[in-house]
Amino acid sequence: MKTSQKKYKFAVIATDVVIFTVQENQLKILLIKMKKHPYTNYWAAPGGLVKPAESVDRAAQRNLVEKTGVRNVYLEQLYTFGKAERDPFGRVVSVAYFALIPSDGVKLQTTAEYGDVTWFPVGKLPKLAYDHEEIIKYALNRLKAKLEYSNIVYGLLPKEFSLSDLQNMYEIILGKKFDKRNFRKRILSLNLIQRLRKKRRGVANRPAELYSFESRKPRVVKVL
Amino acid sequence: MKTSQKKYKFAVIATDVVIFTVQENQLKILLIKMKKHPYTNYWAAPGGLVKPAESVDRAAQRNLVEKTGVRNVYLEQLYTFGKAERDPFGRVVSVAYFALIPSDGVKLQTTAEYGDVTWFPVGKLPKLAYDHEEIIKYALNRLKAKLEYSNIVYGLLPKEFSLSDLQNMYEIILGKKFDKRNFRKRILSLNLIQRLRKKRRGVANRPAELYSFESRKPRVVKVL
DNA sequence: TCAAAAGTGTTCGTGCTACACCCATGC
DNA sequence: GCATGGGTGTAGCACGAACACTTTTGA
Repeated sequence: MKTSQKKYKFAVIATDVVIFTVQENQLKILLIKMKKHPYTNYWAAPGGLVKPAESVDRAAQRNLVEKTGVRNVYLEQLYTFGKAERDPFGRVVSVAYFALIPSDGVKLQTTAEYGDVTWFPVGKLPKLAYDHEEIIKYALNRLKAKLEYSNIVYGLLPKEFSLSDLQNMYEIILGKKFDKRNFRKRILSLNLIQRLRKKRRGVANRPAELYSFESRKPRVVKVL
Repeated sequence: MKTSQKKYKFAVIATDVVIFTVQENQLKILLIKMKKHPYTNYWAAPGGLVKPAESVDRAAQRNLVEKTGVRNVYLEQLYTFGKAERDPFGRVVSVAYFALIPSDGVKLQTTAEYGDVTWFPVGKLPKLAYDHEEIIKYALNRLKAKLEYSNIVYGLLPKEFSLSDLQNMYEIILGKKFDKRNFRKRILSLNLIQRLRKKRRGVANRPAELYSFESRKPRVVKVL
């Protein structure tokens, strides 16, 4: 190790990922129960240190895969939290990310298996470790803002979905209702989604037309 | 130094600040000429390592003060650049910030003194070191976006300014013209600025009414 | 009196909002 | 046939866009 490195090496870099999904008409976040004092039985967004040869983005991805087993989901850097005293174990700077997981599950490996990895509705979060309350608030705001001016809802929806499903996502996350006819006109005029000419079967009501996203790449569009 | 720290200590944290100002009807960025190989005579946004007991935000502030002598200017975290190979000298993760300096100068200490610290118009940037081209592009996009939905122009304007000064800022940075009457109506309807009932004297034309910002705190507002 | 920038209203079109009823299916 | 969510059109209004001339000053 070179002197110049030794001289300045004092902060460790970690990533924390705020993982969102929608289940049972609620927006939820995946949290892990901590064991280490002083945060025993506090909960935290999954996180981990960045490895020597690994980019920060890649560390966040790895972190996500290790905790949930999901790949290829929406993942975006959020903000870097760098207060000197944010971690009682030492100087840790956290690069926070947020991830979106489709509401049809993509079967998470760890979810049901361990009691210490659980989805919490954003309205009923437990005691949070570190500055994770701040990080989660930040993530929520970003998510809400991005729904309005981008197409990233695709990250929360399954491949095929109805216009009502889509509208529901917006209503659940933004916490307000929209007029059905106006909402549909808006969305369809943006050319973000395409009709599949397929209907959802097996429901005790008129079957919904199914749609899919033209592209599952992030794009800025004024949606609302 | 504890073992757990030793084990993971491999990346150094730095901050880089993209400093904007408007001079001579051009948007400019402050850059520093580098000496170290392999970037001899390349230019870089001012940066520096984060000290042990210092928050990342504070490091960015310090960095800004040391390079320009200005305090209390608009400073916002931009994004964290964490590719493993971004710095040939070692593993350095950079938390990038951008700063806005009022167009009336706030007399920068270092600007004219050293030939190796210079304002460059964003359209005519020199060879840039590291990934600073990417960082600056990112900063530019953020700045443009934020002009549209926040009041942060205040960071670029002096305490007192005319509506034409304000419109000019928008035109210079966004690179398009606005209709004078519509622009004024828009701005005035937002209640972001107040008339000072004072006019600018000493110009060979009709003197402009002067205004100031109601508040110089960042606020999200749809401006355009 | 001239040059230069400041200041000021109205018209037109369009895009957002509000609103209620019929339809298709499974049970 | 009934309960459940799916699907559809229009009218009014508010807001954004386009547009040209008069005013005030210093030189």
